[in-house]
Amino acid sequence: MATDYEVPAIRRAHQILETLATKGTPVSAADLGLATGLPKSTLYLLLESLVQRRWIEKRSDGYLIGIGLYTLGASYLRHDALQEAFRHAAVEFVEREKEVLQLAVLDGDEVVYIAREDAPRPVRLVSELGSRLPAHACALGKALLAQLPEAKLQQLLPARLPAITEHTVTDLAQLLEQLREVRRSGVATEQEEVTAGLCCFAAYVGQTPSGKSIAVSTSIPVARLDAQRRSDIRGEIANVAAQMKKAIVG
Amino acid sequence: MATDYEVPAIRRAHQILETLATKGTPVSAADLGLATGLPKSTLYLLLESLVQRRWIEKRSDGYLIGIGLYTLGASYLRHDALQEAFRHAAVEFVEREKEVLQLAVLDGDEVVYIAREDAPRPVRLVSELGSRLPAHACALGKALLAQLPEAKLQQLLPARLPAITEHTVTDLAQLLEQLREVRRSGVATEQEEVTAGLCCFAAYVGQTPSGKSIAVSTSIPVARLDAQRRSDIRGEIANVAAQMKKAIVG
DNA sequence: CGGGAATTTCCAACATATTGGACAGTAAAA
DNA sequence: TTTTACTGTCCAATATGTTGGAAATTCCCG
Repeated sequence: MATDYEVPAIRRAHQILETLATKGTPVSAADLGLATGLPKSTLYLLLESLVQRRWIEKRSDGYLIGIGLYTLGASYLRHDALQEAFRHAAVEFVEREKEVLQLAVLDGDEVVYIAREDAPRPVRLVSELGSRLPAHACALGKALLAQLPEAKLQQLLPARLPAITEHTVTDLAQLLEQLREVRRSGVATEQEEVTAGLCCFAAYVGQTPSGKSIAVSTSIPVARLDAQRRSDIRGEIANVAAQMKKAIVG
Repeated sequence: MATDYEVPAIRRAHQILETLATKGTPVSAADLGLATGLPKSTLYLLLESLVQRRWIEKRSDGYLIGIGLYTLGASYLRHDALQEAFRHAAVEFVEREKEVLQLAVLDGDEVVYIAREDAPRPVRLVSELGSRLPAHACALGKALLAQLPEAKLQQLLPARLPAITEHTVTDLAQLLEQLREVRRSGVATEQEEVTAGLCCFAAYVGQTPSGKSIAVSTSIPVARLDAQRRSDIRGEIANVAAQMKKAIVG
């Protein structure tokens, strides 16, 4: 920890992979050069190495994230038998409410989705597995942030939070107030702060043995919500979280 | 392609990550040293770099694959809108047969699972997402291998294939004969060649725009199968594959 | 509390990875 | 055909990554 030295090749590789992952579509070597600022010679050497490892794949129209990286990354999901515990806890909820249920982990000031149980008629708008969202904007993030001490929050989040939609909370003080409310009620909410027409409810699950901070949430079109159902959902999401908690702590 | 040179840091990082991914549980720095043969100094430098990138995570009892690698790798799933197409094609089958449906891609002589639609009562024995299986042993693998020219197969596979269970086909000639049959019927089968008590049916889907060779399969406990149902399943799996093919080709 | 083993940090000498730029091949546009 | 733009390859100088070993730190059990 004393040194902030980094193996340069790793940094360079990371730049390339991040560019490819963000883009999602094939990226040409020339564009990668522009995006990363790497010299051509270095770039081709690295690309060749990454292709050999299957971390990336080469197509006629550019480079893509490869199956090797997928395989390695997927190992993350096997920690703590989370998938199994989640599915077990989720099935009943989805059955009854016919709405999607998601599992996510906190990474810094972002939330990463790591499991999902789809409803019979999936909502097109929910986030894909592995995708990230700013924690301050979504219900999951609020549920997770609410577990951190305020001091930590102060250093993690800037005073002015980036907006995603016009409803996103952008004022830190206001967010902190919401988090206090989350702590009181045990359930975090968000309405159209990420996606227009979508409302989310989330509850904190706990820390897994391997140290991940996780929470569950559901995303429901506002059109399918009234006061009564909101209240029901809040209760149920808290239940699911409690059930999962029981399953994952040794 | 002229050079088989590799950026050394990438190779070293790969060794570490592969070790962690294979193990699945925290691995100590000392064990990583043993497993990879890397000098202590090098190892710690690399670990530090990987931790900074979130490719790995450090716990009190060792290192684990990190969320950053998961995020990067998950991008692989977004190619070709495969998840969506798969779910769409799978739902009906699962609904009717109450059995699991899986999607996989061929990587060399291995099959990698990339999507799954679970049955209401999930079979505990099916492979997890991101996991690999030798292609020659499973139905998915046979469906995929059957699409390759024999010359390619000869160079891809050794004459004696490794056995997983006592039923695994270990003789290349015998496998090639099976593959011919797969080409004729359009459906590949495997019974207890991977897991005792489990029988699989698979059908080739096609090449995605980004060049992946994919197939779908179902895994069913032999206890739930009779001659009639086997025949039904074969027809349905072929249907699912055909439906997916329609969806993914531009 | 110690003492001994395991873990982690640090550094300078050395080995080697990186890179600019020249060059070649290819495909589509002029 | 020439032009343009992009994709790769190659090489030698040198900037820089790597490593053995010593030292510091942490951990754990008697």
